[in-house]
Amino acid sequence: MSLPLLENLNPEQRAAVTLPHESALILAGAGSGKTRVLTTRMVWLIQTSQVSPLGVLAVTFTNKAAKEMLTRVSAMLPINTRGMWVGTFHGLANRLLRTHYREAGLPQSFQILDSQDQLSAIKRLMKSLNVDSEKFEPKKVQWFINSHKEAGRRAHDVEAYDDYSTRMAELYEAYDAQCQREGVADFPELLLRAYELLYRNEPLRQHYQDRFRHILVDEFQDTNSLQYRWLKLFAGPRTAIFAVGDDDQSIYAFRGANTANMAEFEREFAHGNVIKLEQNYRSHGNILTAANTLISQNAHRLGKNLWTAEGEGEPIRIFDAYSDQDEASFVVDEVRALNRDGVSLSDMALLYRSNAQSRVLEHALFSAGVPYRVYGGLRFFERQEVKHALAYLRLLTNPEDDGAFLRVVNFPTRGIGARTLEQLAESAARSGASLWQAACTSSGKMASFAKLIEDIKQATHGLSLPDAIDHVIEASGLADYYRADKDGADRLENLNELVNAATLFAEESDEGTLDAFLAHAALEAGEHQAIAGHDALQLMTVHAAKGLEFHAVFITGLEEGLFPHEQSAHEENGLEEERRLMYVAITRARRRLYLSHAQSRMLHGQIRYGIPSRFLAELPEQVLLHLNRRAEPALSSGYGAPASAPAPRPAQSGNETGFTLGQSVIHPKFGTGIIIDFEGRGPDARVLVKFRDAGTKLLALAYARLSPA
DNA sequence: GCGTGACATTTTTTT
DNA sequence: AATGTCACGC
Repeated sequence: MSLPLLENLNPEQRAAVTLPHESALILAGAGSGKTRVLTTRMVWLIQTSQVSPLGVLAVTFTNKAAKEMLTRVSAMLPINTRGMWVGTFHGLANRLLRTHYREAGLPQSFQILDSQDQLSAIKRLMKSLNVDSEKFEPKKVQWFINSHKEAGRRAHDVEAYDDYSTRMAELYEAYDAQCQREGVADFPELLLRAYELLYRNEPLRQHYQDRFRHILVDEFQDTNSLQYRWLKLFAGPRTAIFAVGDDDQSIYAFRGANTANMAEFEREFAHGNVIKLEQNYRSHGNILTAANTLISQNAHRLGKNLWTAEGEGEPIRIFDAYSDQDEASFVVDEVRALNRDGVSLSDMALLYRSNAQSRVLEHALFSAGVPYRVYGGLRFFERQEVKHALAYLRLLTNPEDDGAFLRVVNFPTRGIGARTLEQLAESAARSGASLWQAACTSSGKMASFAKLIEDIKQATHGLSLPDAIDHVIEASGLADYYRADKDGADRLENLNELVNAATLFAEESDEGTLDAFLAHAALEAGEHQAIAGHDALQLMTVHAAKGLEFHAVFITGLEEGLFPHEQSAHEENGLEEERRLMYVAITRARRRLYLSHAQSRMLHGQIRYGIPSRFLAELPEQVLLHLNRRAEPALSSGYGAPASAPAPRPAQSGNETGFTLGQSVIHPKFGTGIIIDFEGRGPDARVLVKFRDAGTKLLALAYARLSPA
């Protein structure tokens, strides 16, 4: 069996690709050729006629990964990939529900709510039910609903144990009723609906189970409980599931990803049929040593150790900065030096834990004239002007959509205010009709709005998708509104871009319908920042860096409370997730890795003093190079640890409190503890102390009787 | 209906 | 610091 396809694969990769028709778990470490194995497996199955292209179901986590897979497959195989079921969980669920909308109990042109839309739907519902949004925060309600849906529970399945949860469950029920009435579905609803559809409809289930002989899952560690159950439902007795994942790279537990799925899958399906891909083709030895050492301190692992055939390479450079600005200028200098040595800017990444950290870095880069690109922030289809335009379109195709109605009824302003809308809502509720229906039988300004929409509907009938959208933008008054606005130029351009996006969509997809385009807009929010442009340094959060690789990587802000994030201390296994995050960050680097931390940092408008992240201490000293290991900072106060003291180091000096970070203290009431942070100055100075028994407390130094231990 | 100022809030992110 | 949310007054 010497297919050219299988050349250049290592033995483990080859074994994974050519596995017989049975379920298996592939533990694929960072940089071990995961995507390659997945796509080659798919091609191999088809090429050796073990399955037809339509008998394969391949699920990924992001649209990008799905696209990548299709591109690679069609590069290896001369087949039309269009009819193949390759996509994200949500994309495939959408496909299933569109095909069987009647059986699923949905209108043909049901609309998809993104998280924003969902939140405003919840707020609207709570308002109509007169629920106190102080007592029940809409965000929490959203979280409640989504996490139950993601666990496969409907409102009546929720076990309420007190008044609060009873009320939450009632809201969940009412929310679902509202969505049903309006013909809309939120993200988790897509999955749950699709799941219920197959669960209840045996012929349909049989059909799909017979059809899909092979299911391939990417990033399996990121699946939540519902997604796993979804896979199990699609898998018939003769279906093999090929799941690829890396438990060490699970960084989405905070949104429901369940790593336990991997162990469960091994038990339920793979039966010990596990292949580990541990050879790393990306990084030099020292970088892998650091990553391996760090991650080995996590208790809950399936176990895996990366190795490389490459040499040790360079040591990992540690920089100890006085301040965030000092850190930024260090990065600027190093980036320039590397660039001079021939490393292109786009092959370097500047990573941070949270988006707020980018500003100081951007400022320094900008001043120094280093081109950079920031990933993150608002995405194309999430921009307000685009959402407005989409809401008009939604209303055209689904008049029951009250959310869309409310979004545009008075934008641009047409003199329809809260009072008028209240009356409309009342009359709609009385007759059990949608706001749109009620508006059609109104008079005055509301009637002219109804007429406007009706006219647009007439005028766009028969137009191509981009022409229709263009018409909507003009006729709705959106274009005029932004033309009149002095800051509206960008927004106008984005509306133009929306028409372009529609043109592209109509060309690429097989069905250029408005419904399909709206689903596309909801499911694929678009690039974070479209301009691919010139050679530029890449700035992004560690989360956003997953799956990418760079010649040189800077990981900044390695301070306690920032990375690991302080929030993680309050979550179950939060620290382990942070450590995995750090692991992901380290393994992005091919050749050179910089780790930096700052002793002081501007955070939320205040200067905060931080101590170096524990993750730095968890790295093996022999692979590190301290660029500026200083003698202890000059301690003007005369307090603090002796100069030779190892960690915890006093991370700041002379802050007039008489205490240092990491110092042990005694409080008459709370007992012994350690100072972990300072806040404020002078008479307002406060310290954050982590007590051995009494938890963490913020104490005002002027009052607390704190003494050194 | 709309603009203004007070007020809180502040992880990570996809779909 | 920066941004969003909300109540209030015109």
